[in-house]
Parts: sequence; C-alpha cells; structure tokens
Amino acid sequence: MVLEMDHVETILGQWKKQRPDLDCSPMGVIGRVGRARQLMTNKLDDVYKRYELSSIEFDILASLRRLGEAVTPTELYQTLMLSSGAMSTRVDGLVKRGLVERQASEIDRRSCLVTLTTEGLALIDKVVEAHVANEHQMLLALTEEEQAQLAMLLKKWLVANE
Amino acid sequence: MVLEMDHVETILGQWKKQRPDLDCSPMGVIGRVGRARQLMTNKLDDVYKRYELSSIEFDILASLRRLGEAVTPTELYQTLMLSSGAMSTRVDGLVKRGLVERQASEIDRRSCLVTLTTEGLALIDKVVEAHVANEHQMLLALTEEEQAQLAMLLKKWLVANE
DNA sequence: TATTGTTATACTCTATAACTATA
DNA sequence: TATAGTTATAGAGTATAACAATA
Repeated sequence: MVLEMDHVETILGQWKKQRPDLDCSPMGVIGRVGRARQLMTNKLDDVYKRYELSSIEFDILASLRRLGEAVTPTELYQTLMLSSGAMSTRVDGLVKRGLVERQASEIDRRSCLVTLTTEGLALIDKVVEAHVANEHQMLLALTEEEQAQLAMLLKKWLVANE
Repeated sequence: MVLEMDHVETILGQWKKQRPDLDCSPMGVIGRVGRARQLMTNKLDDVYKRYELSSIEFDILASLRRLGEAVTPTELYQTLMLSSGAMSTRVDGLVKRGLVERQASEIDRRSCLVTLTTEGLALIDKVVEAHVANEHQMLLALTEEEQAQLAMLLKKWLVANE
C-alpha cells in the first residue's frame, strides 16, 4: 500500500512537532476542504476563461439558465451573495456583450427582469457542457462510490451548517 | 430517516429539469466543496477578526510558528501563493504592528529572514488555540469517524491533484 | 547576468451610500 | 415611508514591472 502525503499532512506534522498539546485533527478536514477548493477553482476558471467569462459572470448566466425564467437583480444578488451595486455592474457588462437583457417589469415599475438573450442562452449551454465535462474529468481520481460518499458527507455537514 | 436538502441539492434538481441530458453529479461534490469552503471561511474569519488579523496575516504568522524557524519573504510568498510585492506589503503591516521583524541574512546580503517577535509569538499562540477550538466546534455535526472518512477522501483527491 | 526584496503604478473588484423612481 | 435598482465614490487587495543591491 502506498502512503502518499498531501500538503495538509505536512502542515499537521509541523504543528504536531511545535505544538504537541494541540489536537489539530480538524485541520485535516477544514484545511483540505480549503485546499481542494482552491485547486478546483483554478481548474474551473480554465473553462470560464476559454469563453471569456469570470466566475461570477458564469454564475449569473448559469442561474438564469437553470432557473428557466427571468429573475430580478435583487434575487440575483441575494442568491449569489453580492451587493446590489456589484450586481448592477456585472449585469451591465453582460448586457454590453449582448448576453442578457433587462426587461421592464409589468407589475412593478421600479423593477426589472434579467433574461438571457438568444446569444446568451446559446453561450451558457455551450459553457455548461464544457463545465460539466471538466468537472467529470476533475474527479477521475475517485471512484463513483467515493464521489458519492464525499458528496454525502459534505451534504451532511452543509445541512447542519448552511 | 430524515431527508433534508442542502442548497446544492436544489441546484441539482433545477439542472435536472432544465438540462436532463447532462449528468451533473460532479456538482454534488465540487459544488459542495465550494459551498462548505465559503461557510467555513466565514467562521474562521470570525476568530481572525477577533484578533484584528486578516486571513493572510494569520497564515503568515501561523507559518512562522509551525515552521519553528525564520523564513525568507520568497519562501513565504511561494508557500502562500502571493506575489512578492503583495508579501512585502503584508510583512510591512505586521512589522508596523510589532508582530514580526526582518533580520538581515548573514549568508546573502540581498536577503532577509522574517521572524516572530515575542509579541507576535504570544499572539499567534493565542490565536491558534482559539482557531483550533473554533475548528473543533465547526465539525460537531459529523462524528469522529465521518470526519476521518471525509479527510481521507479529500486527501486521496489532493494526492492525485495537487 | 540572474536573483532577492522593495517600491510605484495601475487595475479589478467590492461595499457603501447617495440618488431616482415608484410602491 | 419603504423598496428596487443604478450610480458615484472610495477602499482593499492584487499583480506587474521598474528598481537597487548583491550573487
């Protein structure tokens, strides 16, 4: 059996030596979630950049696509945890590129609905396919069963903490 | 048995409805790693802020502490994945607060060693204790065995991908 | 010539709050 | 008065590259 170490294992060993009184075992989980996230984010960004999208732009377009309906800027910034001002700026950029449109609301004239244009829909459908293929590729180091187990454990933590 | 949903489960359902042709199962893993990371980061930041440290400042002080020896700015920015300029700025801030010092290197006069001051050492020891206690608290939703399993699965992925 | 580390510059992204229009 | 959304401002953080000193 091969006993390979990862970066967090090294860090745990260093703490063990310098502060043997501390039980740093939770770093084995939390540190690895952080490090995995960082590496995963880099790989996800590779695909976004191929289509000249930032991570947030992808999230906006993907939200509109998977919800299957137009949503207000307020719903968008609350869902994606951005300020209203930041969302306005992001939507502006997508409007300028012809990927989304703002439609006046018929029931509340203060409000508007952000919708995908034909070009935006075609783009996000293409990007999501590349995105999902990329994600499949990223998980090849784990068996289907391990992936399911990992998802299940993270879900249990999230149900208790989100 | 309780079947609670998390946020990612909702998103998976939306994709299933809008794009039933796509196998989005990897989102169950990658999406949850990202979401868990975000929630964990917020909770970790609570402790850092209590001691008026940013996440990066904590990382610098903790690196010095667990390595148990002085390191060069170059080692620091490579380990923490920052640019050299950004590290200079961060170290400056910690020097101004009396938490670290720059010592001239005796073997290479271009270089220096960053060391914890007495105050810096006392501070990081206190913060790390609060940090580890915080991390223990954050994982209470999982049993010891589940935590170990989660760490093991993430480690397997990291060994193959980092 | 190459490398270490600092400094100066410019850029990206953001939150905040002021603001307009409407409810 | 409160809310939806935009705009203007200012701040945090960064990378980049120019720079000085040394290898």
